[in-house]
Parts: sequence; C-alpha cells; structure tokens
Amino acid sequence: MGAPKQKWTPEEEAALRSGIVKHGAGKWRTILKDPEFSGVLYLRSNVDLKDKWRNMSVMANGWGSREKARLALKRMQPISKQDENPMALSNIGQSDEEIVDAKPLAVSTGSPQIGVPKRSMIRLDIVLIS
Amino acid sequence: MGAPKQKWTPEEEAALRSGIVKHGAGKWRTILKDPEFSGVLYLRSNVDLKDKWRNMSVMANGWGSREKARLALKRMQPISKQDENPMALSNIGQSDEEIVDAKPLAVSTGSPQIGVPKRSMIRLDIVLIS
DNA sequence: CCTTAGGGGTAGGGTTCT
DNA sequence: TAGAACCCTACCCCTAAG
Repeated sequence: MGAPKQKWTPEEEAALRSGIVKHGAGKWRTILKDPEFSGVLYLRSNVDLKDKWRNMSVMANGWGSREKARLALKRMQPISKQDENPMALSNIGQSDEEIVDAKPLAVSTGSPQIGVPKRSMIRLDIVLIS
Repeated sequence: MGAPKQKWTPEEEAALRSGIVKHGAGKWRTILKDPEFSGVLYLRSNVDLKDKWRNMSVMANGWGSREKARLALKRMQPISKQDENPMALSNIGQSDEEIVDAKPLAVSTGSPQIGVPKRSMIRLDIVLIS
C-alpha cells in the first residue's frame, strides 16, 4: 500500500503534448506554469512531466525499452572529465528554439529531435544528413 | 551526452567528508587544493563539492530530494504513506555499537564547524547509545 | 575576478508497482 | 517480463553577498 501511483489521464497526456508543442520538450517547469495547462497538470511536478515524456517517447520509437537503449555505458568512473562536447554538428542549423512536433511516435526518418535543450545537446549518434 | 554523469565514488565521498572535517564545510576550494584530497577529487570542482554536500545533507534528513517539499503539499489524493524516511535516525534502535559513519549531518563534535545547511538545521542529533 | 550559499531546473540511471 | 510512475543523484544556471 502506499502511493497509489497516479495514472496519467488522457487529458493530462494531451496537455503535456500541447505544452511541448508550445514551449518545447525540456521546458517542463514552463509548461507546468502555463495557465493553459496548469489546470490539468496541477498534480504533476516538472519531473513527472519529464518522466512521462520519456516513457511515452522511448517506446514509441522502437528504441527498445529504455533500459536497453544505453545501459551499456554505465560503470564509468576513472575517466577524465574532459568531454564537454563542443556541440559541433549539433543542430541541423538553427536555433534551439524551434521545436518540431510533439509526437513521440513516428520519427523514423526526417524528423529531427524533438526538443534540444540548450546545454545538454543532442546525442551526436544520430547523424542526419540533408 | 557530454558528461556521462560522473557518479561519486565512495572514495570521493570519503575524501569530501574528510576534507570537511579538516577544513570545514564551505571551504570547497581549500579542500580541493589540499594535496591530501586533490588526488581523489581532482575531477571535481568546488561547486561540485558544494552540490554534493547539499545532496548528501538534504537526504540525511529524510526531507526528500528537494522536490519532495512541494510534493507534500500536493498529492492530496489518497496518499497515506509516501514517507519512508530514508535513513534519518535509522540505526537508532538496533545494535548498540554501530551508528556513526557517514551521514553528513549528525556526526557531531569535531573540528571546525561542520556546516549544517540552514535548511536542514533541524536536529536529528545522533543518539549514540552506549 | 573569484568563491560561497542557496534557490532554480533538467537529464538520466535506478527502483517500485502494476 | 514489460511498461508506467516515481525516486535519486549529478550537474548546470543564476543571483546575492563577501
């Protein structure tokens, strides 16, 4: 017994998606404060939004169940902290403000990243030419 | 994915604690430069030390990981539990010769003022039975 | 300019519950 | 076993104050 694990309602999911379309993925706190969504998402925290988006996204893509995706590079420790990726080929070539679509699904080819935060760049693994 | 999340090793945590005992909490830069710890903490910045200490401290209370504060206000649904108090005064009613060890708070006595964050100023004094 | 304090916030590995 | 919901931790940003 204990925390009932509040399931997300379709309304909440819709609000989350709309919020992402409006503010961008990663702007959890902003979405939450937007009066347009706060009425529906008032029970959720910014972290909840982030987690929900992750759960929605990860699967939709066929990227395997989250855990498998990148569970390969754990156990790191005595490495140098010298990384700080230079975001070189990061964005396709525009500001990181224009989000695309807020659909966790699809995204096979042609769909760029959903939300590219300013500092934690994208994963350079995805090389999209053109 | 620049920084893979450098998980703090037990050695680093120990060095941090020792450094605090030796120089006092808040003397991050000093601790970092102390040859006694620099070998272990050379990957960390003074800010990292500060943040780490904050994380350690906040937890030791059972006051949640920061976000919990507000969660307590919300979550007015069918809650009831949701409180497990991480460790807090954990080992109090068990053996009569353990305790102590490494919770950032508590500890007690010692050298300079082991800084106790304002937030978690609550006592939680360790009860050294004996 | 540099450091610290502390309040924000986010990402992502991990855990728990269903 | 998987997926969903939630937790924990590392780290970043920013501002005020020294």
